[in-house]
Amino acid sequence: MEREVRVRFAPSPTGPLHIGGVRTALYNYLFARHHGGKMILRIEDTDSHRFVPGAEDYINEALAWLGIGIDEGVREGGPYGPYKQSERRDIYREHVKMLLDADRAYIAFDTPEQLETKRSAVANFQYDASTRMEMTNSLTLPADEVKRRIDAGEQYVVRFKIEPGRPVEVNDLIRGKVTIKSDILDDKVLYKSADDLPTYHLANIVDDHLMKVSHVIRGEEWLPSAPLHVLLYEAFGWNDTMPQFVHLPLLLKPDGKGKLSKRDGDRLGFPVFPLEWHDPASGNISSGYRESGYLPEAVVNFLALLGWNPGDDTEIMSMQDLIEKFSFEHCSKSGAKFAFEKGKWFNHTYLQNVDDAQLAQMFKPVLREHGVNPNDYSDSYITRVVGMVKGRINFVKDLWDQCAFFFQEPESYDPKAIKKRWSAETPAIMAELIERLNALEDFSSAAAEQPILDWITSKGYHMGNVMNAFRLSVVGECKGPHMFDITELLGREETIRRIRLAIERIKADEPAV
RNA sequence: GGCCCAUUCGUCUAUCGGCUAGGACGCAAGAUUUUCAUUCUUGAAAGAGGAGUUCGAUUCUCCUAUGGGCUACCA
Repeated sequence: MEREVRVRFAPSPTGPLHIGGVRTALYNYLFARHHGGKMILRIEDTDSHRFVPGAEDYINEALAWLGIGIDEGVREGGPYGPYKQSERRDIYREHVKMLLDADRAYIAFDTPEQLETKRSAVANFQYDASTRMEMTNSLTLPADEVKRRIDAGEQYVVRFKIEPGRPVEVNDLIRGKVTIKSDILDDKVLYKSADDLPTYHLANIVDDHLMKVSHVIRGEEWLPSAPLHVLLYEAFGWNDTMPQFVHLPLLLKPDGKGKLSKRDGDRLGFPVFPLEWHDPASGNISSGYRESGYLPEAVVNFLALLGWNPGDDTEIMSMQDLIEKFSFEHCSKSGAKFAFEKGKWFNHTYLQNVDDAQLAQMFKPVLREHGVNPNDYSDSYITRVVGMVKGRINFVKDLWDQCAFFFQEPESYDPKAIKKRWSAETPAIMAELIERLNALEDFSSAAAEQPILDWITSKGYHMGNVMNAFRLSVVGECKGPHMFDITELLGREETIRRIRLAIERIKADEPAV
Protein backbone atom coordinates (compact mmCIF):
# COMPACT_ATOMS: atom_id res chain seq x y z
CA MET A 1 0.00 0.00 0.00
CA GLU A 2 1.72 3.15 -1.23
CA ARG A 3 1.24 6.15 0.90
CA GLU A 4 1.15 9.56 -0.77
CA VAL A 5 4.43 11.31 -0.13
CA ARG A 6 3.84 14.40 1.97
CA VAL A 7 6.78 16.17 3.56
CA ARG A 8 7.10 19.35 5.50
CA PHE A 9 9.71 21.95 6.16
CA ALA A 10 8.96 23.41 9.56
CA PRO A 11 11.17 26.33 10.50
CA SER A 12 10.61 28.49 13.48
CA PRO A 13 10.55 32.21 12.79
CA THR A 14 13.25 33.16 15.25
CA GLY A 15 15.54 34.80 12.72
CA PRO A 16 16.78 34.37 9.18
CA LEU A 17 16.73 30.87 7.79
CA HIS A 18 20.29 29.66 7.77
CA ILE A 19 21.99 27.66 5.09
CA GLY A 20 21.65 24.36 6.95
CA GLY A 21 17.92 24.95 7.15
CA VAL A 22 17.90 25.74 3.47
CA ARG A 23 19.51 22.42 2.72
CA THR A 24 16.91 20.61 4.83
CA ALA A 25 14.19 22.42 2.91
CA LEU A 26 15.87 21.51 -0.36
CA TYR A 27 16.09 17.81 0.47
CA ASN A 28 12.45 17.80 1.51
CA TYR A 29 11.55 19.47 -1.75
CA LEU A 30 13.67 17.14 -3.89
CA PHE A 31 12.22 14.09 -2.20
CA ALA A 32 8.65 15.34 -2.56
CA ARG A 33 9.05 16.20 -6.23
CA HIS A 34 10.88 12.98 -6.97
CA HIS A 35 7.87 11.07 -5.74
CA GLY A 36 5.26 13.42 -7.09
CA GLY A 37 4.27 14.30 -3.54
CA LYS A 38 3.47 17.47 -1.65
CA MET A 39 5.75 19.94 0.11
CA ILE A 40 4.33 21.69 3.14
CA LEU A 41 5.74 24.79 4.80
CA ARG A 42 4.69 24.97 8.43
CA ILE A 43 5.61 27.84 10.67
CA GLU A 44 6.52 26.61 14.12
CA ASP A 45 6.07 29.68 16.27
CA THR A 46 5.35 28.00 19.57
CA ASP A 47 8.04 29.91 21.39
CA SER A 48 6.44 33.27 21.91
CA HIS A 49 9.60 34.65 23.55
CA ARG A 50 11.79 34.14 20.54
CA PHE A 51 9.53 35.46 17.83
CA VAL A 52 11.32 37.78 15.42
CA PRO A 53 9.30 40.05 13.16
CA GLY A 54 10.12 39.65 9.49
CA ALA A 55 11.49 36.16 9.86
CA GLU A 56 8.50 34.48 8.26
CA ASP A 57 8.61 36.74 5.22
CA TYR A 58 12.31 36.10 4.99
CA ILE A 59 11.73 32.35 4.90
CA ASN A 60 9.19 32.68 2.12
CA GLU A 61 11.37 34.97 0.09
CA ALA A 62 14.45 32.81 0.51
CA LEU A 63 12.70 29.62 -0.60
CA ALA A 64 11.15 31.42 -3.54
CA TRP A 65 14.53 32.81 -4.60
CA LEU A 66 16.04 29.34 -4.56
CA GLY A 67 13.17 27.83 -6.50
CA ILE A 68 12.01 25.61 -3.67
CA GLY A 69 8.30 25.45 -4.33
CA ILE A 70 5.71 25.11 -1.60
CA ASP A 71 2.43 23.30 -2.18
CA GLU A 72 0.73 23.94 1.14
CA GLY A 73 1.49 26.63 3.64
CA VAL A 74 0.47 29.88 5.26
CA ARG A 75 0.49 31.75 1.96
CA GLU A 76 -0.48 28.86 -0.28
CA GLY A 77 -3.28 27.53 1.86
CA GLY A 78 -4.22 23.86 1.75
CA PRO A 79 -6.63 21.29 3.12
CA TYR A 80 -4.96 20.83 6.50
CA GLY A 81 -4.48 24.39 7.70
CA PRO A 82 -3.88 26.59 9.48
CA TYR A 83 -0.20 26.12 8.75
CA LYS A 84 0.99 28.37 11.51
CA GLN A 85 1.14 26.73 14.91
CA SER A 86 0.12 29.77 16.91
CA GLU A 87 -3.21 29.54 15.06
CA ARG A 88 -3.77 25.94 16.07
CA ARG A 89 -4.15 26.38 19.80
CA ASP A 90 -7.57 24.66 19.94
CA ILE A 91 -6.17 21.61 18.22
CA TYR A 92 -3.28 21.30 20.65
CA ARG A 93 -5.46 21.88 23.70
CA GLU A 94 -7.74 19.11 22.57
CA HIS A 95 -4.85 16.72 22.06
CA VAL A 96 -3.29 17.57 25.39
CA LYS A 97 -6.60 16.70 26.97
CA MET A 98 -6.63 13.36 25.15
CA LEU A 99 -3.30 12.49 26.68
CA LEU A 100 -4.35 13.71 30.10
CA ASP A 101 -7.59 11.69 29.97
CA ALA A 102 -5.71 8.60 28.91
CA ASP A 103 -3.33 9.04 31.84
CA ARG A 104 -0.40 9.38 29.44
CA ALA A 105 0.37 12.85 30.70
CA TYR A 106 0.05 14.85 33.88
CA ILE A 107 -0.04 18.39 35.15
CA ALA A 108 3.02 19.80 36.90
CA PHE A 109 3.30 22.97 38.93
CA ASP A 110 7.02 23.12 39.54
CA THR A 111 8.26 26.53 38.49
CA PRO A 112 11.29 26.99 36.26
CA GLU A 113 13.08 28.44 39.29
CA GLN A 114 12.32 25.40 41.42
CA LEU A 115 13.56 23.11 38.70
CA GLU A 116 16.69 25.16 38.32
CA THR A 117 17.39 24.84 42.03
CA LYS A 118 16.77 21.14 41.87
CA ARG A 119 19.15 20.75 38.94
CA SER A 120 21.96 22.56 40.64
CA ALA A 121 21.39 20.61 43.86
CA VAL A 122 21.07 17.15 42.35
CA ALA A 123 23.62 16.04 39.79
CA ASN A 124 22.07 14.75 36.56
CA PHE A 125 18.60 15.53 37.79
CA GLN A 126 15.95 14.40 35.37
CA TYR A 127 12.20 14.82 35.66
CA ASP A 128 11.14 11.23 35.02
CA ALA A 129 9.68 8.08 36.55
CA SER A 130 12.39 8.03 39.19
CA THR A 131 11.73 11.57 40.42
CA ARG A 132 8.23 12.59 39.42
CA MET A 133 6.69 11.35 42.67
CA GLU A 134 8.83 13.82 44.59
CA MET A 135 7.67 16.79 42.57
CA THR A 136 4.65 19.05 42.65
CA ASN A 137 2.22 17.60 40.13
CA SER A 138 -1.12 15.94 39.60
CA LEU A 139 0.38 12.58 40.48
CA THR A 140 1.42 13.71 43.93
CA LEU A 141 -1.30 16.24 44.70
CA PRO A 142 -4.94 15.40 45.45
CA ALA A 143 -7.31 16.06 42.56
CA ASP A 144 -9.13 18.88 44.30
CA GLU A 145 -5.85 20.57 45.11
CA VAL A 146 -4.86 20.43 41.44
CA LYS A 147 -8.19 21.93 40.47
CA ARG A 148 -7.90 24.62 43.14
CA ARG A 149 -4.48 25.68 41.91
CA ILE A 150 -5.58 25.85 38.29
CA ASP A 151 -8.71 27.79 39.19
CA ALA A 152 -6.58 30.17 41.21
CA GLY A 153 -4.67 30.89 38.01
CA GLU A 154 -1.47 29.15 38.96
CA GLN A 155 0.75 28.44 35.94
CA TYR A 156 1.44 24.85 35.06
CA VAL A 157 2.79 22.61 32.36
CA VAL A 158 1.64 19.28 31.05
CA ARG A 159 4.31 16.60 31.02
CA PHE A 160 4.41 13.38 29.04
CA LYS A 161 4.43 10.37 31.32
CA ILE A 162 7.17 8.16 29.99
CA GLU A 163 7.03 4.60 31.17
CA PRO A 164 10.49 3.35 32.03
CA GLY A 165 12.17 0.09 31.21
CA ARG A 166 11.29 -0.43 27.61
CA PRO A 167 13.32 -0.14 24.43
CA VAL A 168 12.19 2.38 21.86
CA GLU A 169 12.99 1.83 18.23
CA VAL A 170 13.39 4.51 15.63
CA ASN A 171 13.73 3.41 12.07
CA ASP A 172 15.74 6.01 10.21
CA LEU A 173 15.96 5.87 6.43
CA ILE A 174 19.58 7.02 6.46
CA ARG A 175 20.89 5.43 9.64
CA GLY A 176 18.84 2.30 9.96
CA LYS A 177 17.44 1.16 13.27
CA VAL A 178 18.31 3.16 16.36
CA THR A 179 17.27 1.77 19.70
CA ILE A 180 17.33 3.53 23.05
CA LYS A 181 15.95 2.75 26.49
CA SER A 182 12.95 4.78 27.50
CA ASP A 183 14.58 5.42 30.91
CA ILE A 184 16.94 7.99 29.46
CA LEU A 185 14.02 10.09 28.27
CA ASP A 186 12.62 12.66 30.64
CA ASP A 187 8.98 13.56 31.12
CA LYS A 188 9.01 16.20 28.42
CA VAL A 189 6.91 19.31 28.75
CA LEU A 190 4.22 19.17 26.09
CA TYR A 191 2.23 22.26 26.93
CA LYS A 192 2.67 25.42 28.97
CA SER A 193 -0.29 27.23 30.39
CA ALA A 194 1.61 30.51 30.57
CA ASP A 195 1.21 31.18 26.85
CA ASP A 196 -1.36 28.50 26.11
CA LEU A 197 0.99 26.94 23.60
CA PRO A 198 2.42 23.46 23.15
CA THR A 199 6.14 22.80 22.93
CA TYR A 200 7.77 21.64 19.73
CA HIS A 201 7.38 17.97 20.53
CA LEU A 202 3.64 17.92 20.94
CA ALA A 203 2.87 20.38 18.17
CA ASN A 204 5.15 18.56 15.82
CA ILE A 205 3.57 15.16 16.29
CA VAL A 206 0.02 16.41 16.23
CA ASP A 207 0.56 18.49 13.12
CA ASP A 208 2.50 15.84 11.24
CA HIS A 209 -0.30 13.42 11.95
CA LEU A 210 -3.12 15.77 11.06
CA MET A 211 -1.31 17.00 7.96
CA LYS A 212 -0.77 13.39 6.90
CA VAL A 213 2.98 13.78 6.69
CA SER A 214 4.59 10.62 5.35
CA HIS A 215 8.27 11.44 5.86
CA VAL A 216 9.84 13.59 8.52
CA ILE A 217 13.08 14.88 7.02
CA ARG A 218 15.03 17.03 9.43
CA GLY A 219 18.48 17.71 10.84
CA GLU A 220 20.42 15.22 12.91
CA GLU A 221 20.02 17.37 16.00
CA TRP A 222 16.54 15.85 16.26
CA LEU A 223 17.71 12.27 16.38
CA PRO A 224 17.91 12.14 20.18
CA SER A 225 14.31 13.23 20.53
CA ALA A 226 13.02 10.92 17.82
CA PRO A 227 12.30 8.13 20.36
CA LEU A 228 10.17 10.57 22.30
CA HIS A 229 8.25 11.29 19.14
CA VAL A 230 7.75 7.59 18.51
CA LEU A 231 6.36 7.25 22.02
CA LEU A 232 3.99 10.13 21.39
CA TYR A 233 2.66 8.48 18.23
CA GLU A 234 2.05 5.37 20.28
CA ALA A 235 0.36 7.28 23.08
CA PHE A 236 -2.06 8.79 20.60
CA GLY A 237 -2.62 5.42 18.96
CA TRP A 238 -1.23 6.58 15.65
CA ASN A 239 1.41 3.91 15.17
CA ASP A 240 -0.06 2.77 11.88
CA THR A 241 0.45 6.09 10.18
CA MET A 242 3.64 7.13 11.90
CA PRO A 243 5.86 8.86 9.33
CA GLN A 244 9.23 7.56 8.25
CA PHE A 245 12.07 9.40 9.93
CA VAL A 246 15.05 10.76 8.07
CA HIS A 247 17.78 12.54 9.98
CA LEU A 248 20.17 14.50 7.83
CA PRO A 249 23.83 14.95 8.74
CA LEU A 250 24.70 18.42 9.92
CA LEU A 251 26.59 21.18 8.17
CA LEU A 252 29.76 21.84 10.15
CA LYS A 253 32.05 24.81 10.56
CA PRO A 254 34.73 24.86 7.85
CA ASP A 255 37.53 25.53 10.30
CA GLY A 256 37.21 24.44 13.84
CA LYS A 257 34.58 22.52 15.61
CA GLY A 258 30.87 22.25 15.89
CA LYS A 259 27.95 22.78 13.63
CA LEU A 260 27.79 25.74 11.36
CA SER A 261 26.24 28.63 13.22
CA LYS A 262 24.71 31.87 12.24
CA ARG A 263 27.73 33.81 13.40
CA ASP A 264 30.28 31.89 11.33
CA GLY A 265 29.45 33.79 8.18
CA ASP A 266 30.75 37.15 9.17
CA ARG A 267 33.63 35.57 11.03
CA LEU A 268 34.89 33.60 8.04
CA GLY A 269 33.88 35.85 5.23
CA PHE A 270 31.15 33.92 3.44
CA PRO A 271 27.40 34.07 3.79
CA VAL A 272 25.50 31.58 5.90
CA PHE A 273 22.18 33.05 4.89
CA PRO A 274 20.44 32.81 1.55
CA LEU A 275 19.40 36.47 1.63
CA GLU A 276 20.81 39.48 3.36
CA TRP A 277 19.28 39.93 6.79
CA HIS A 278 18.77 43.14 8.69
CA ASP A 279 18.29 42.28 12.32
CA PRO A 280 15.41 44.36 13.62
CA ALA A 281 16.64 44.35 17.20
CA SER A 282 20.36 44.98 16.85
CA GLY A 283 20.37 46.64 13.44
CA ASN A 284 23.15 44.28 12.39
CA ILE A 285 23.32 43.25 8.77
CA SER A 286 24.31 39.71 7.82
CA SER A 287 25.33 39.02 4.25
CA GLY A 288 23.33 36.73 2.00
CA TYR A 289 24.11 34.59 -1.01
CA ARG A 290 21.80 36.57 -3.21
CA GLU A 291 23.38 39.91 -2.39
CA SER A 292 26.87 38.43 -2.63
CA GLY A 293 26.26 37.64 -6.27
CA TYR A 294 25.50 33.95 -6.15
CA LEU A 295 23.06 32.52 -8.62
CA PRO A 296 20.29 30.54 -6.95
CA GLU A 297 20.93 27.59 -9.25
CA ALA A 298 24.55 27.48 -8.11
CA VAL A 299 23.60 27.62 -4.44
CA VAL A 300 21.07 24.83 -4.89
CA ASN A 301 23.55 22.65 -6.75
CA PHE A 302 26.29 23.26 -4.22
CA LEU A 303 24.03 22.62 -1.25
CA ALA A 304 22.55 19.49 -2.73
CA LEU A 305 26.00 17.94 -2.92
CA LEU A 306 26.79 18.64 0.72
CA GLY A 307 25.57 15.37 2.15
CA TRP A 308 24.23 13.73 -0.96
CA ASN A 309 25.56 12.51 -4.29
CA PRO A 310 23.90 11.17 -7.41
CA GLY A 311 25.82 7.89 -7.23
CA ASP A 312 28.20 8.85 -10.02
CA ASP A 313 30.64 11.67 -10.78
CA THR A 314 28.08 14.16 -12.00
CA GLU A 315 28.44 17.50 -10.28
CA ILE A 316 26.63 20.09 -12.31
CA MET A 317 22.93 19.46 -11.96
CA SER A 318 19.86 21.57 -12.45
CA MET A 319 16.93 21.40 -10.06
CA GLN A 320 15.25 19.02 -12.51
CA ASP A 321 18.31 16.76 -12.55
CA LEU A 322 18.44 16.79 -8.78
CA ILE A 323 14.78 15.91 -8.50
CA GLU A 324 15.20 12.97 -10.84
CA LYS A 325 18.25 11.61 -9.07
CA PHE A 326 17.53 12.32 -5.44
CA SER A 327 17.21 9.51 -2.94
CA PHE A 328 18.19 8.89 0.67
CA GLU A 329 20.27 5.92 -0.38
CA HIS A 330 22.96 8.30 -1.46
CA CYS A 331 22.83 10.54 1.57
CA SER A 332 25.88 10.44 3.77
CA LYS A 333 25.73 9.71 7.46
CA SER A 334 28.40 12.06 8.66
CA GLY A 335 28.43 15.83 8.90
CA ALA A 336 29.93 17.91 6.11
CA LYS A 337 32.24 20.82 6.67
CA PHE A 338 30.91 23.79 4.85
CA ALA A 339 33.56 24.27 2.16
CA PHE A 340 32.58 27.57 0.60
CA GLU A 341 35.55 27.55 -1.82
CA LYS A 342 33.73 25.03 -3.91
CA GLY A 343 30.66 27.22 -3.80
CA LYS A 344 32.62 29.86 -5.68
CA TRP A 345 33.52 27.36 -8.33
CA PHE A 346 29.88 26.36 -8.75
CA ASN A 347 28.97 29.99 -9.18
CA HIS A 348 31.75 30.48 -11.72
CA THR A 349 30.54 27.50 -13.68
CA TYR A 350 26.92 28.61 -13.67
CA LEU A 351 27.88 32.13 -14.63
CA GLN A 352 29.53 30.80 -17.79
CA ASN A 353 26.18 29.47 -18.89
CA VAL A 354 24.34 32.71 -18.37
CA ASP A 355 23.50 34.38 -21.63
CA ASP A 356 25.72 37.44 -22.25
CA ALA A 357 22.77 39.78 -22.68
CA GLN A 358 21.28 38.63 -19.40
CA LEU A 359 24.62 38.93 -17.66
CA ALA A 360 24.85 42.48 -18.97
CA GLN A 361 21.57 43.30 -17.25
CA MET A 362 22.86 41.79 -14.03
CA PHE A 363 26.00 43.88 -14.34
CA LYS A 364 24.22 47.22 -14.64
CA PRO A 365 23.69 47.75 -10.90
CA VAL A 366 27.40 47.10 -10.37
CA LEU A 367 28.22 49.74 -12.97
CA ARG A 368 26.04 52.22 -11.14
CA GLU A 369 27.80 51.43 -7.88
CA HIS A 370 31.02 52.50 -9.54
CA GLY A 371 29.59 55.73 -10.80
CA VAL A 372 29.00 54.58 -14.35
CA ASN A 373 25.61 55.24 -15.85
CA PRO A 374 24.79 52.13 -17.90
CA ASN A 375 22.42 54.19 -20.00
CA ASP A 376 25.44 55.95 -21.49
CA TYR A 377 26.24 52.69 -23.23
CA SER A 378 24.24 50.50 -25.54
CA ASP A 379 23.10 47.12 -24.33
CA SER A 380 25.06 45.50 -27.09
CA TYR A 381 28.24 47.24 -25.94
CA ILE A 382 27.82 46.04 -22.36
CA THR A 383 26.87 42.61 -23.63
CA ARG A 384 30.02 42.32 -25.71
CA VAL A 385 32.15 43.52 -22.81
CA VAL A 386 30.79 40.98 -20.33
CA GLY A 387 30.98 38.23 -22.91
CA MET A 388 34.65 39.00 -23.31
CA VAL A 389 35.60 38.78 -19.65
CA LYS A 390 33.07 36.50 -18.00
CA GLY A 391 35.40 33.51 -18.21
CA ARG A 392 37.48 35.01 -15.45
CA ILE A 393 34.87 35.80 -12.84
CA ASN A 394 33.27 33.99 -9.93
CA PHE A 395 30.69 36.66 -9.20
CA VAL A 396 28.88 39.29 -11.19
CA LYS A 397 30.54 41.99 -9.17
CA ASP A 398 33.97 40.67 -10.22
CA LEU A 399 33.15 41.89 -13.71
CA TRP A 400 34.04 45.43 -12.70
CA ASP A 401 37.66 44.60 -11.92
CA GLN A 402 37.95 42.84 -15.23
CA CYS A 403 36.38 45.39 -17.49
CA ALA A 404 36.36 48.80 -15.82
CA PHE A 405 38.63 50.11 -18.57
CA PHE A 406 35.81 49.67 -21.06
CA PHE A 407 33.94 52.37 -19.21
CA GLN A 408 36.64 54.74 -18.05
CA GLU A 409 40.19 55.69 -18.97
CA PRO A 410 42.95 54.33 -16.74
CA GLU A 411 43.25 56.20 -13.48
CA SER A 412 46.82 55.09 -13.06
CA TYR A 413 49.36 52.82 -14.69
CA ASP A 414 50.73 49.73 -13.03
CA PRO A 415 54.25 50.69 -11.86
CA LYS A 416 55.62 47.21 -12.29
CA ALA A 417 54.40 47.09 -15.83
CA ILE A 418 55.93 50.50 -16.53
CA LYS A 419 59.23 49.33 -15.22
CA LYS A 420 59.17 46.23 -17.35
CA ARG A 421 57.59 47.50 -20.55
CA TRP A 422 58.00 51.28 -20.81
CA SER A 423 61.46 52.47 -21.80
CA ALA A 424 62.80 55.77 -23.10
CA GLU A 425 62.04 54.79 -26.71
CA THR A 426 58.48 53.75 -25.97
CA PRO A 427 56.82 57.16 -26.42
CA ALA A 428 58.21 57.42 -29.93
CA ILE A 429 57.03 53.94 -30.78
CA MET A 430 53.61 54.68 -29.35
CA ALA A 431 53.43 57.82 -31.45
CA GLU A 432 54.24 55.68 -34.45
CA LEU A 433 51.56 53.24 -33.37
CA ILE A 434 49.04 56.05 -33.37
CA GLU A 435 49.92 56.80 -36.98
CA ARG A 436 49.49 53.17 -37.88
CA LEU A 437 46.16 52.96 -36.15
CA ASN A 438 45.02 56.04 -37.95
CA ALA A 439 46.09 54.56 -41.23
CA LEU A 440 43.93 51.51 -40.73
CA GLU A 441 40.97 51.36 -43.06
CA ASP A 442 39.09 48.86 -40.99
CA PHE A 443 39.47 49.13 -37.22
CA SER A 444 37.81 45.83 -36.42
CA SER A 445 39.81 43.28 -34.47
CA ALA A 446 40.15 40.87 -37.36
CA ALA A 447 41.25 43.55 -39.80
CA ALA A 448 43.49 45.58 -37.52
CA GLU A 449 45.56 42.88 -35.93
CA GLN A 450 47.68 41.67 -38.82
CA PRO A 451 48.80 45.08 -40.17
CA ILE A 452 49.88 46.19 -36.72
CA LEU A 453 51.75 42.98 -35.98
CA ASP A 454 53.40 43.19 -39.41
CA TRP A 455 54.47 46.73 -38.65
CA ILE A 456 56.07 45.68 -35.36
CA THR A 457 57.89 42.83 -37.05
CA SER A 458 59.06 44.85 -40.01
CA LYS A 459 60.52 47.50 -37.75
CA GLY A 460 62.28 44.86 -35.73
CA TYR A 461 60.58 45.97 -32.54
CA HIS A 462 60.16 43.61 -29.63
CA MET A 463 56.67 42.20 -29.93
CA GLY A 464 56.08 41.78 -26.22
CA ASN A 465 57.29 45.25 -25.35
CA VAL A 466 55.27 47.07 -27.96
CA MET A 467 52.06 45.15 -27.38
CA ASN A 468 52.33 45.51 -23.63
CA ALA A 469 53.04 49.20 -23.80
CA PHE A 470 50.00 49.45 -26.05
CA ARG A 471 47.98 47.48 -23.51
CA LEU A 472 49.32 49.48 -20.62
CA SER A 473 48.26 52.70 -22.32
CA VAL A 474 44.74 51.53 -22.99
CA VAL A 475 44.02 49.36 -19.94
CA GLY A 476 46.38 50.70 -17.29
CA GLU A 477 47.75 47.26 -16.54
CA CYS A 478 49.05 44.28 -18.42
CA LYS A 479 45.90 42.26 -18.26
CA GLY A 480 42.65 41.72 -20.06
CA PRO A 481 41.23 40.11 -23.17
CA HIS A 482 42.74 40.03 -26.60
CA MET A 483 44.15 43.49 -27.36
CA PHE A 484 42.48 44.07 -30.70
CA ASP A 485 39.11 42.97 -29.36
CA ILE A 486 39.47 45.70 -26.77
CA THR A 487 40.38 48.38 -29.27
CA GLU A 488 37.61 47.39 -31.63
CA LEU A 489 35.06 47.94 -28.90
CA LEU A 490 36.67 51.10 -27.61
CA GLY A 491 36.90 52.52 -31.09
CA ARG A 492 39.70 54.26 -32.91
CA GLU A 493 39.23 57.66 -31.37
CA GLU A 494 39.22 56.50 -27.77
CA THR A 495 42.09 54.11 -28.34
CA ILE A 496 44.29 56.82 -29.74
CA ARG A 497 43.24 59.29 -27.08
CA ARG A 498 44.34 56.88 -24.40
CA ILE A 499 47.70 56.26 -26.02
CA ARG A 500 48.31 60.01 -26.17
CA LEU A 501 47.27 60.30 -22.57
CA ALA A 502 49.67 57.55 -21.59
CA ILE A 503 52.55 59.14 -23.46
CA GLU A 504 51.98 62.33 -21.51
CA ARG A 505 51.30 60.85 -18.15
CA ILE A 506 53.81 58.07 -17.99
CA LYS A 507 56.58 60.42 -19.09
CA ALA A 508 55.49 62.91 -16.49
CA ASP A 509 55.22 60.31 -13.76
CA GLU A 510 58.66 58.89 -14.36
CA PRO A 511 61.36 60.92 -12.72
CA ALA A 512 64.40 61.36 -14.96
CA VAL A 513 67.10 58.99 -13.89
C1' G B 1 29.05 13.46 33.23
C1' G B 2 25.00 10.48 30.64
C1' C B 3 22.79 8.98 25.97
C1' C B 4 22.83 8.81 20.64
C1' C B 5 25.23 9.31 15.81
C1' A B 6 29.46 9.25 12.88
C1' U B 7 34.91 8.30 11.04
C1' U B 8 38.19 7.31 2.87
C1' C B 9 43.08 12.72 0.01
C1' G B 10 43.28 19.71 3.25
C1' U B 11 37.63 19.89 1.78
C1' C B 12 32.99 17.49 -0.58
C1' U B 13 32.67 12.52 -1.86
C1' A B 14 32.65 7.20 -4.98
C1' U B 15 33.48 2.13 -3.40
C1' C B 16 27.50 -1.74 -1.30
C1' G B 17 34.22 -8.53 0.48
C1' G B 18 38.58 -8.83 -4.66
C1' C B 19 41.86 -1.88 -5.11
C1' U B 20 46.92 -0.35 -9.33
C1' A B 21 41.22 3.11 -3.69
C1' G B 22 37.91 6.85 -8.57
C1' G B 23 35.97 12.05 -9.30
C1' A B 24 35.53 17.28 -7.96
C1' C B 25 37.22 21.88 -5.31
C1' G B 26 41.72 23.83 -3.71
C1' C B 27 47.12 23.43 -4.45
C1' A B 28 51.66 22.65 -7.69
C1' A B 29 53.94 22.05 -12.51
C1' G B 30 53.62 22.21 -17.77
C1' A B 31 51.18 23.61 -22.50
C1' U B 32 48.81 27.74 -25.03
C1' U B 33 49.10 33.37 -25.29
C1' U B 34 51.57 40.05 -27.27
C1' U B 35 49.40 40.50 -21.05
C1' C B 36 46.42 38.76 -17.04
C1' A B 37 42.99 35.24 -16.78
C1' U B 38 40.23 31.33 -18.96
C1' U B 39 41.13 26.57 -21.03
C1' C B 40 43.81 21.93 -21.51
C1' U B 41 47.40 18.25 -19.65
C1' U B 42 50.05 16.26 -15.65
C1' G B 43 51.25 15.77 -10.45
C1' A B 44 51.25 15.56 -5.04
C1' A B 45 47.40 14.10 -1.68
C1' A B 46 43.21 9.33 1.94
C1' G B 47 40.89 4.12 4.23
C1' A B 48 41.89 6.93 12.80
C1' G B 49 44.33 2.74 15.79
C1' G B 50 43.96 -2.33 17.55
C1' A B 51 41.69 -7.09 17.67
C1' G B 52 38.41 -10.63 15.30
C1' U B 53 35.35 -13.08 11.01
C1' U B 54 37.12 -14.58 6.06
C1' C B 55 40.99 -17.59 1.00
C1' G B 56 40.74 -12.21 1.01
C1' A B 57 38.94 -6.64 4.39
C1' U B 58 38.24 0.43 3.10
C1' U B 59 33.84 -2.58 3.00
C1' C B 60 31.24 -7.14 8.35
C1' U B 61 31.78 -7.46 14.23
C1' C B 62 33.99 -5.68 18.78
C1' C B 63 37.18 -2.37 21.59
C1' U B 64 39.83 2.24 21.82
C1' A B 65 40.54 7.09 19.98
C1' U B 66 38.64 11.26 17.65
C1' G B 67 34.67 14.31 15.81
C1' G B 68 29.56 15.71 16.11
C1' G B 69 24.66 16.04 18.28
C1' C B 70 21.29 15.98 22.39
C1' U B 71 20.79 16.40 27.56
C1' A B 72 15.21 23.70 28.59
C1' C B 73 8.29 25.60 30.35
C1' C B 74 14.12 26.66 22.44
C1' A B 75 13.24 24.77 18.04
